[in-house]
Amino acid sequence: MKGDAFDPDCPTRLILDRIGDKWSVLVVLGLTGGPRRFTELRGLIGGVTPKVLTQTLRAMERDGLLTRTIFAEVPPRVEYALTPLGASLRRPIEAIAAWAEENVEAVVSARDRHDALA
Amino acid sequence: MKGDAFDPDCPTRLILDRIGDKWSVLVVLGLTGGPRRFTELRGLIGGVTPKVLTQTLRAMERDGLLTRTIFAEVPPRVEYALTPLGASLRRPIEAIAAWAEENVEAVVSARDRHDALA
DNA sequence: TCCATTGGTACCCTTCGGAAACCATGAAGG
DNA sequence: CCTTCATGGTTTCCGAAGGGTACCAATGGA
Repeated sequence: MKGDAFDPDCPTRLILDRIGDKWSVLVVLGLTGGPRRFTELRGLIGGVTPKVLTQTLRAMERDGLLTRTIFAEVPPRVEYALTPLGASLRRPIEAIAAWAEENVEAVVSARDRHDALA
Repeated sequence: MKGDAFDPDCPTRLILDRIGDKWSVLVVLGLTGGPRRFTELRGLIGGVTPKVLTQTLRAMERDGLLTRTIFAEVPPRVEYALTPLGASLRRPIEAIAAWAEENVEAVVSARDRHDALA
C-alpha cells in the first residue's frame, strides 16, 4: 500500500473502479468453475439484464480478465472464460465475499437500529 | 462461499453493493491511521465532492462501519472513526488494493492492446 | 464591520443502470 | 415453403444516481 490509490489519476483507482462494479465481482465468481456461456451466466447471476451483462463482459475482456470465444455454430455459441489474470482476482474477491457473509448480520442490525430511531 | 451471493435477495449482495462503492473503500483506507475530520478526508481522497463524501459517510455510519462525532466548537469539528466492524474490513480491502497495485500494468497493457486494434 | 473557517446543503445537469422489446441466423418441423 | 425455435445479443426509453458549483449558518478575530 503506497497510498497513491488516493490519487484520482493513479491507475490503481482505475482497477478499484472496475472491481467496484458489483457485476464484475459476480462474473468472476460465476466463472470460477470453468467457462460458461452467455445465457448460463445470465441465469447464474440473478438480476442482471443482458445489456449490462454485455457491457460488463466486454469491459472485462478489454482489460484482459476474460476471453470471449465464438463458435461458428447454429444456434450461436459464445463461451466466456477467466484468463490467468482474471483467475488471480478470485482470492481477494473471495476474501471480500467471506467478509460479507460473516458480517451481514452485524451490518443489517446496525442499519435496523439506526432506522428505528429515525 | 455458499454461492448465495448470486441471489439478488441475499443480504450478502447488499454488502457487495456497499463495498462496490469506490468511495467507501477509499474512506476505509483513509481512516486506517485513526480518526479524521471531514475536510481532512476530503483532501486525502482526491476527486471526491463534498456531497458524495457526505452520502458515503452517512451510509457507512448507518451500517455501523464508522462513527461520527460532533464537537460543539466554533468553527465546528466533526470526527469520523472506524468502528471495530469497519476496521475488520481493512484486511480484505487491502488485499484488493494490493492486487490492484500488482496488476495495474497488466490491465493497462491489455487495454492498450485492445484499443490498438480497434 | 467585515472576513475567515468548517462542515456541510441546494441546485442543476450529465451519465449510468435497468426494463422491455426487438433482431439476425439458420436448423428443424409440418 | 412457411413457421417455429434457440442463442446472443442490440435498441430504445426512462428514472435514479453521480458529480460540479455555489452557497449557507455560526462565531471568533482583525
